[in-house]
Amino acid sequence: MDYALTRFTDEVRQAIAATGRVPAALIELTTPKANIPADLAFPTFRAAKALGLPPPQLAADLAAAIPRNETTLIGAVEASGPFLNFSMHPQRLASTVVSEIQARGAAYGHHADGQGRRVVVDYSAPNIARRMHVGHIRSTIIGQTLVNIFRALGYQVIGDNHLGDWGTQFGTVIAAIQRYGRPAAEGEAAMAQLEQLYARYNHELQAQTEQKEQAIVTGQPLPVFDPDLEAEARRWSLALEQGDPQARAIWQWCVDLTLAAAQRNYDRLGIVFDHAYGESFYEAMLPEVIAEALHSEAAYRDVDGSVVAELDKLPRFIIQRNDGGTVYMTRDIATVKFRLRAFDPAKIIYVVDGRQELHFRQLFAIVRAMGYARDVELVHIPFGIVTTPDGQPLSTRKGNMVYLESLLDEAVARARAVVEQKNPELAEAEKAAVAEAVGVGAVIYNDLYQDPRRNISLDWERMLATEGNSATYLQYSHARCCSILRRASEDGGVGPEAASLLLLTHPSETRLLKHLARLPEAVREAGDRYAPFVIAEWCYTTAREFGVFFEQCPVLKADPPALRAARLALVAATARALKNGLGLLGIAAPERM
RNA sequence: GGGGCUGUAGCUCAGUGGAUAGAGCAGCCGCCUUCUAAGCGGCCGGUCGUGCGUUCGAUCCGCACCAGCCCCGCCA
Repeated sequence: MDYALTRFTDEVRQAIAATGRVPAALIELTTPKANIPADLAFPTFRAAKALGLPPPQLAADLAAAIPRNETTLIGAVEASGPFLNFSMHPQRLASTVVSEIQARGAAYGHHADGQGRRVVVDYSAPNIARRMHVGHIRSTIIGQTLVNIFRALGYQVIGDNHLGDWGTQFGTVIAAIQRYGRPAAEGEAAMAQLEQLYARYNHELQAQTEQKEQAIVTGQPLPVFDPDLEAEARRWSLALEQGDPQARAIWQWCVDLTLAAAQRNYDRLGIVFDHAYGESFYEAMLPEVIAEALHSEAAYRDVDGSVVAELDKLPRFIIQRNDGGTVYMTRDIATVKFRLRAFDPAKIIYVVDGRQELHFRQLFAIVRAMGYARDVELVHIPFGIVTTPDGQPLSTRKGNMVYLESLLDEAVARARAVVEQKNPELAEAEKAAVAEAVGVGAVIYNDLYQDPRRNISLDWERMLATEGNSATYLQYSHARCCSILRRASEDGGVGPEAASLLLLTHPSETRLLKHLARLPEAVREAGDRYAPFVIAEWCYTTAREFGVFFEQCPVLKADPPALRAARLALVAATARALKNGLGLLGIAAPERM
């Protein structure tokens, strides 16, 4: 069954066609801007040109010729210069939209577009032996929202956390643990120690490298180190790749430690994966992948023994080092191969920062050249970096890095202070729950409210703004709806069931209803554009329209009782739809705050 | 040198071929004896980076240029 807005659009198209004056192919409809008092418009320019008429005349002729039909959602039809404007009939809209929301409930806004098709979303991808920091939060949050959106579109979505659990840096981690000892602490503190060991090892290694370089410059014999840290790291890297039990045991310890720490963040953010195959998972497939790359002539063996590819005028890249080792690209090719075989997806979506754009163009080119990915759409969703409020990049080296767990803690602590000030009478447990929802919601919204390609800043003032376009405002609007509904049920009185929705004719009621009708369209657009901010904007506009309605239309004191009931039904529908929208973004909707 | 992303109000952003380019924040002014003022209304604020082109019509499409950020084989 189609949603109200889809039906309205079809009805308008049919109404124009029914006049017999415009060929169906020339009926192109647009959504007018907000300052135009109409819901759908037919700009007649092209059709008028084809028919040899001035556009305003065609528009006027059509306005007179459109058949009236009381069973459709079409209300006023007016020519406005060269435009033919259609408005939805407020009362028929009211009963249709509110009934739809009541009937579909949590599934209002969902579609069946992706029925029977699968989508893989590759997101989060924390590095093992590292704490998650703000750099990981974007992939995690945007990725989960895309998972939610594509599920709402009816796809079977497989979320895969592509752990950074492999690669040459792991040799360094193991070598560092062997040299300095295993961290004694637990949880994130142990991770911090691991990072320090890694940095300390690299620092010492750097010193050795500089001595070697100096010797070369001055022509002196190369110094001999015991141990040679670079050789040690490479040896452990190789040992790990070859399945050495000792290397493997240390590696597994790091993986377990990292995942346990990450899980706490995932739980708070509502992140749920279907799989967490790390890069290591694909190790066994790599020789086969390299052989197939060579056999398909997507890649060739260079004179120095490395295997390289040069495709589609893209820069040359390596899939096997001249020492026989593999790289990230090799594992990514294997990952595509595995996913195609295991899931047969219609799309694979990579939520990875924009600096890796070239990498993905190369990856997509080589898997096509190898004949792997014939019927799958490969999509890279690039996103910008996280900066300080004055635009400085956050980095470990600069010492201004913010770690995910402390970011969430800080946001919740700040939210807690606001709750304490705004609503001191709440019970302790509820204060804590509201603070968690508001703080975490603010962090999530900061990542989703705009185009992912833009850089975002870690600006506490804006993130935890209690006004304007913020998660808090959206949550507050939902809580206000719930407050009205709660009071209504306490009063007894007329329940939403008895509502006569035809009474909802106030302009602010109609505006709110029209906007509620747009959620299904927003979900579809968000999926088409891989753009969670489309949902965020829908939520924001919903909150604003509700805010106006709240000021202008008393609900509990509305008279007659049937109007009160109708408004209660509208408030319930608003709460439901807003909660659905926030749910897609992964933002909690408390009933009180 | 090649390539990618971004450029819209003082700041942060929507606007992906149509009508008078919209929000929030900041600034100024109003509205709480009435459902949560974490709210609502008003004012102020824009050569849509620049120039050509395509089109009946361009912030939007094409080309060139300018500015900022990012990427360009043995890291991920």
